[in-house]
Amino acid sequence: MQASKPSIDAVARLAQVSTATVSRVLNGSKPVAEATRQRVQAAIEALGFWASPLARGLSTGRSQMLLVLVPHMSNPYFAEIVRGAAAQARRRGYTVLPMDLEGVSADGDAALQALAGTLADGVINLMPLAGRPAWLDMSHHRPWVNCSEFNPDDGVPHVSIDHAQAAIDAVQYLINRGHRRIALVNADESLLYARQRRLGFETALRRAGLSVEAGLQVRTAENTYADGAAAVAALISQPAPPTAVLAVSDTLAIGVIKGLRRAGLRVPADVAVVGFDDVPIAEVFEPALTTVAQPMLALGAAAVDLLLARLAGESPAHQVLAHRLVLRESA
Amino acid sequence: MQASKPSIDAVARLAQVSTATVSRVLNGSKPVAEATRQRVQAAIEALGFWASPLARGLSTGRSQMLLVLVPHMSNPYFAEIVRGAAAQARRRGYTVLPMDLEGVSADGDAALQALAGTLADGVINLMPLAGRPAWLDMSHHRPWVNCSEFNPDDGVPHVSIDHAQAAIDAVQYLINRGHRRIALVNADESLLYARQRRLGFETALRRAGLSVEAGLQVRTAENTYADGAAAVAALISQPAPPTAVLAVSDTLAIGVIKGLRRAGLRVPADVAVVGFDDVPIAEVFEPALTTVAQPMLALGAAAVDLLLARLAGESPAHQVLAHRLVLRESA
DNA sequence: GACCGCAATGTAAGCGGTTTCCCATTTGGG
DNA sequence: CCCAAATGGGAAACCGCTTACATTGCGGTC
Repeated sequence: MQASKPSIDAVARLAQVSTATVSRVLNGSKPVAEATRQRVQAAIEALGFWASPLARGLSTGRSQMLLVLVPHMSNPYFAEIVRGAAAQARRRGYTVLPMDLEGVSADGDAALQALAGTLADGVINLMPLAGRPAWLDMSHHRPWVNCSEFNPDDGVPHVSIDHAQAAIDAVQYLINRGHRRIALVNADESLLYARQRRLGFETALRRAGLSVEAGLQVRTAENTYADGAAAVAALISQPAPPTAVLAVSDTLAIGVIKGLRRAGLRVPADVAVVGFDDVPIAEVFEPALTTVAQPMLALGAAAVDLLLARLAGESPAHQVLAHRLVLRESA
Repeated sequence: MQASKPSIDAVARLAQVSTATVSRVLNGSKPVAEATRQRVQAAIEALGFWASPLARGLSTGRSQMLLVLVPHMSNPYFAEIVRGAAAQARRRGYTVLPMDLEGVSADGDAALQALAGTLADGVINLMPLAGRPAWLDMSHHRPWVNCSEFNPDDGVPHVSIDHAQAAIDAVQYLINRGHRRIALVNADESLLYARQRRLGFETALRRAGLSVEAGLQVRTAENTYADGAAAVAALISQPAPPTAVLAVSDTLAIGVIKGLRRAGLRVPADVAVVGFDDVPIAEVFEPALTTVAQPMLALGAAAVDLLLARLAGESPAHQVLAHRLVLRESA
């Protein structure tokens, strides 16, 4: 029952070869005579042997694993990115370790540091950069890339959409539909995407000759339905309330819709709402969300490719993936 | 820039002690004189040293990591369980490695086998047991536990709710509200919970003197909005259509609601709908879902405790957590 | 028939920690 | 004071693999 895991020595002994030979048939690192190979294979199967990733990793210096730093696992936006990354990694012979850093000060987390330090060959960071652990910047860190969030100045490769342009497209659409008073329900502006989307938002307004009013912008503390709903109060108490609102996530958008309804307003008849991301619930919610779709699966996959390129010694460029305005019922 | 990671030898040399001593201050495995400890600590910080989990794991035979086999990472039900497990594991000094097995034949996945085999100290399985990889049953596997899904006969400890009773409670509630024709939108019955909930469903009907009609049961292939919506067709084409439906997940329930609406029926006025799980969207969707809440976070945490108990050599019993019928608008 | 080259395999040195002995000091007790 | 016990710390084996280097055996050359 609790027989200990067979080691490579056991296999070698059974097949009457050296451990070196076993290792060779395992990895095909050097040719092995066909007869020998078969003998070894037979032994491997007889014993149910598989190599320890620990020992192999220690010996080779690479673990074929990629760590993914996830701010919040049950946020479907991140979950989808992780899925995309996992699938792509698997295709390339790697395994992804997603780590939910919710409520963890990444800075002091020893386990995390250790994993990123030697367990993983590289790191894909989805965390807001403000919370980026200091040790990631140490001289002997693993290569890493940013996905979604990034800092344009730090030279770390990243993959993301063009947040500013995405916001422009959304606002442009609302303007085309005749809206003149458009509000922005944004996230905390310590997040780059929040700053960029506000920039896009304001750019689009100006281009249309509309004024930018501080009263029509609200920043939420968290990306939750509740915060989205709460943002509505500030908006409708304005002397001239908005007829449309752009929320920087579908979660916030749904919250906003809830808030508007509670205030007796109809969506989209009284107020149009546009979200961001296009998570699965967006098309099912009623009204179905008009939203700026991000290619989450592709973002995850691209992040993996970028990281593997870095591991291969290349200096890959940033990658900007296309967003897409998905028109549904809410606007 | 690419200075190689400092090893324990470097620390030992700098602090003028042996690696053994460094190891001791690292783990507190043996007392070390205060003066020495400080010298070593200083060296550790000066070098930015941290121990390699690979080397440590190889040496000690334990990695302080727990593998979680996840059927589908972006299903919020699983995501929440993973969150609960991650938080609890962290409290106990462990790290959780969630692995998205979507579209992977776990059976043949070498990486997975290796991870479960030696990288992780134990395995928490959320996968349907029909798809359980054969190697998990090998004589030298790691200890594992099931969470949510389980097989009552295989002797593997598990944590879950009482699915049958949960279904009984839901149906009972509908009966109390005057419903007599109640439908079940179930999952594939290769899943234990699906069988158990059907059992509960039928038990509740019989207890109330109602007949069990095959025409009021439909099994969906996948846990998606689309499949939920598709299930409606079969139901409303019955000679005597149901006035209430119990769906075995919130996802299916929302799909059912969509399907009913498309057919021109109102929820809950024409048909009441009860879901299962109480994922975050349940209370936000309109109508807000009446649903059987599962304590996802607690399930994850309990699974960790169960596994750690096994690792400690105990033989912990199964654990049945409480469900809770959450009354909202859809029924 | 001695010699060379190459293919197949073995030997053993790491990889970076932990841990078991074991030795050298102190310390405390009689 | 002397001896035993306790304490602190070092040497080296070991965890399970990979791989550089060494060795062997064989066919072919001259």
